[in-house]
Amino acid sequence: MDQIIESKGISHCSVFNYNQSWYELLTEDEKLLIDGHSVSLVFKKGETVCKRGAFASHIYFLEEGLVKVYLEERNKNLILMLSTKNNLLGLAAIYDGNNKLPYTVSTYTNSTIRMIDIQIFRQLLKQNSEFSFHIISLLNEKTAQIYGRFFSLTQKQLHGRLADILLCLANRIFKCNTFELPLSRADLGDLTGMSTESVIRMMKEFKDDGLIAMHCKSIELLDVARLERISEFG
Amino acid sequence: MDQIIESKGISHCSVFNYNQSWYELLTEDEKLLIDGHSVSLVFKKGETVCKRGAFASHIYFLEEGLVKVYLEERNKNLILMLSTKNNLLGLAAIYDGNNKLPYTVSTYTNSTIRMIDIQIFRQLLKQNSEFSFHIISLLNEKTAQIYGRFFSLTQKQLHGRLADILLCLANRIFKCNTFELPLSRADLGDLTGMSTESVIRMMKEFKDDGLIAMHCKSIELLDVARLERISEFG
DNA sequence: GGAAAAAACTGATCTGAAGCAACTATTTTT
DNA sequence: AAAAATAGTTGCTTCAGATCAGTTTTTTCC
Repeated sequence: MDQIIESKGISHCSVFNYNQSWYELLTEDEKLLIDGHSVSLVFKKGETVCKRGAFASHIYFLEEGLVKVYLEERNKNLILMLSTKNNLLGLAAIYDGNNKLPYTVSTYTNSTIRMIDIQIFRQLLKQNSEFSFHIISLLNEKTAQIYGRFFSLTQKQLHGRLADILLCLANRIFKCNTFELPLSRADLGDLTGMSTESVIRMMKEFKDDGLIAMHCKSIELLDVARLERISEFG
Repeated sequence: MDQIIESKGISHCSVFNYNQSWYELLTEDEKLLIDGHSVSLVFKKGETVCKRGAFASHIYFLEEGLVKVYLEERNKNLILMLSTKNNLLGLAAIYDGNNKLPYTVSTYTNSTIRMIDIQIFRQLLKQNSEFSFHIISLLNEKTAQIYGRFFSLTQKQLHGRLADILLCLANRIFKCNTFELPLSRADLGDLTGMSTESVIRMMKEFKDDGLIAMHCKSIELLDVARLERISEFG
């Protein structure tokens, strides 16, 4: 599936969903260390998990839920990616000098997040190279996706960007062509770099063209092939 | 310096220039391994070093020169970053499954590039965790910069984006407020996500406003403070 | 050193998409 | 259950910035 998307051009998807577990690469001792230095917390819908610019104290493992990872400045928002369960967040804060968070994370739905002490995490990275190699893989996979979105948002126009995000939601997040959208139109705007009004207009256009069906928050992709063509030609 | 830029908001710079050497983190044996499995090649101005989509066979270490790292599709180009000497390129290709290059690299000036066998590099990452931790730092620093550019290109308008790139060129690449630009106006367009004509118009406007001076390829920043304000308010 | 090609520039036109204002529907609050 | 607040929708207007078509300057290379 990924292969197919990949071969068509620059991937544009905004969600990251890696299955293989980093946890399994740890030794028993190391697992205990993580267990002993982490707590699992429940965040309510709409809560902020961490803020850009703050010192990073934890690595976040999303056990359940749906969150957005984004940049905010003045009234401008840019959603970098969405994340579903089984993802590590906050990895980007790990670097030699200051480890400040480069983005804000907040929840769309009630979410369970395991907060792992960042010092412990760093220590494990420094002592277990299989583990750190795997983290490098993770980071690179995320980066490749960001590149795709970067291209999408800067080089495509509204049709293409909306098609991109709809395909992404169906393929990557909900893994189904029919889904109940927990994001507002304004969030879709932040995700596609367009105004809320344009999101609405474009969605209506897609609906009128028979590409999608929608009733309020529920969306169904009717013509995936055509959406992919729109995504490709921008 | 970086601290100052950081504290003002989302960093927008497009060049990466890490000083601390990854090489020094290797053992003598490992250094020999790298030396024995790499060659240094000279690329002429304008040559392509590697293409997006190709299987990654090497990690590139830019010993001398200036290159662009970019995405191309149809006639649309997006420059992800510029890189000056002492930088590693192609790290993003390292991940577990397929290690295809996610971007194209080509030179602006004659450049000397050490090509390191990627299998050896992977091996070292897997056996030397101090080294791989350092590479994680590098990747994260690059990623933070990409985020800043992502924000700049999607949320700011032409003035802000051009100011961003001019400041970046002066601070990060040439480390001087007067420099001879080896990029064409079209490249500046690919870097700022604007048309060549708009680059020209905007530069003229900056010149008329006394922000910069320019004669052909030579550019001087006259009012850095005001450029920074323009960068900030987009 | 001169022709050809590429890059730089200019002005005029066109359009995609944002912004605004008003209105409706849906939640949330009390 | 009514009131308030938030989210969704629509039509109209405006404008930033692309595109086009043409001219000038600079660079390349026989």
